Amino acid sequence: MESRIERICVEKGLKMTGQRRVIARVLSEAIDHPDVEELYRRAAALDRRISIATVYRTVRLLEERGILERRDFGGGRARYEPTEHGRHYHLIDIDTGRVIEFEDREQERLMEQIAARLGFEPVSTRLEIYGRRRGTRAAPRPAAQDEETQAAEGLPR
Amino acid sequence: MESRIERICVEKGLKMTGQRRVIARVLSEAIDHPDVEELYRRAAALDRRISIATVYRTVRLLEERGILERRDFGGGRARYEPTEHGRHYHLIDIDTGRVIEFEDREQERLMEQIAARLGFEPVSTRLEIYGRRRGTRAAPRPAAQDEETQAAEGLPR
DNA sequence: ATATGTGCAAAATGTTTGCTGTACG
DNA sequence: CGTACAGCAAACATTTTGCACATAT
Repeated sequence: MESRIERICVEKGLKMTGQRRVIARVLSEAIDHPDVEELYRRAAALDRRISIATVYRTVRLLEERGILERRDFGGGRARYEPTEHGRHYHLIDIDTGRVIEFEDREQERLMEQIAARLGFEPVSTRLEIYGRRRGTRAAPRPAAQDEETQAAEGLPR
Repeated sequence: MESRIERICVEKGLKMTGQRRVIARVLSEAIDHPDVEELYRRAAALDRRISIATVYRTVRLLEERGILERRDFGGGRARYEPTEHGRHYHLIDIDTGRVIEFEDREQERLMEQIAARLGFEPVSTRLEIYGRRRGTRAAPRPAAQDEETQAAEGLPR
């Protein structure tokens, strides 16, 4: 069956190989913000004949085509999510690495206004709040290695 | 003479070596958002006895102490600027890599409100608008290599 | 059929670290 | 003086790439 991202790829005239189909499916089903390593892990679980180089090449291609957006929440690895034209932003819990998404029309309006004032046309925007859960003492981070990948699971979208 | 950042370091009880003094001075005088490589170049121009490892160690230390903030505007390298407690945000010209700073009390207020609504205390925030100068055709990027470093010079602060 | 994509392993980046000698407080 | 820092080069982590082969259109 054709995944949402695969459909978009086809519409944009991309050549769909088996590997790309699998990666597109993984991306379509992701509710978090996986990094390339994680995408590779999920894709390889569905089809072993996928190399990490292909994942890198594919996300780069899809980003160039505007299908994906690259995010960087710190931690050295790029993370990806499907482009959504109703924009949403991120709040990152600095103690756990958990990422919470939110929307805000007001922010969006303000950003457009600011860009216009400076003579620019906004193409994409980033708004991130790094914060601590209310009433939490400044705490040592719990996990470490894949804290950001793992912590972002099962979040409301 | 003691640079602004050096003074802050001393206040925070950091041991000031010759190298740190030079790096602090370079940072104090920077009006752009240099990456580590660029900081190293500027520091080495003042005093040859500085290694890039020291620059990395120093910016990391200063970031941990809240004296510097790390930014990532894409392009794979971390960039640094002195922490300013009156927050400011960035608009990045996607055609040239130029970075324009701006402030907006309204945005700040909104972000605090949103964090509060989600039960969080904001610790730091990022707001970036990637945009294109009005009336510019989607253009191929001009330079390439150090476009971001070089383009950010001479901007209003 | 042909242009494009893929795997693999090697290279290129950007950043961190172990070790030994040096210098600040 | 002792502890923390600096230089160097090697180690690391992530991402990109050259080349020969495979595959979609």
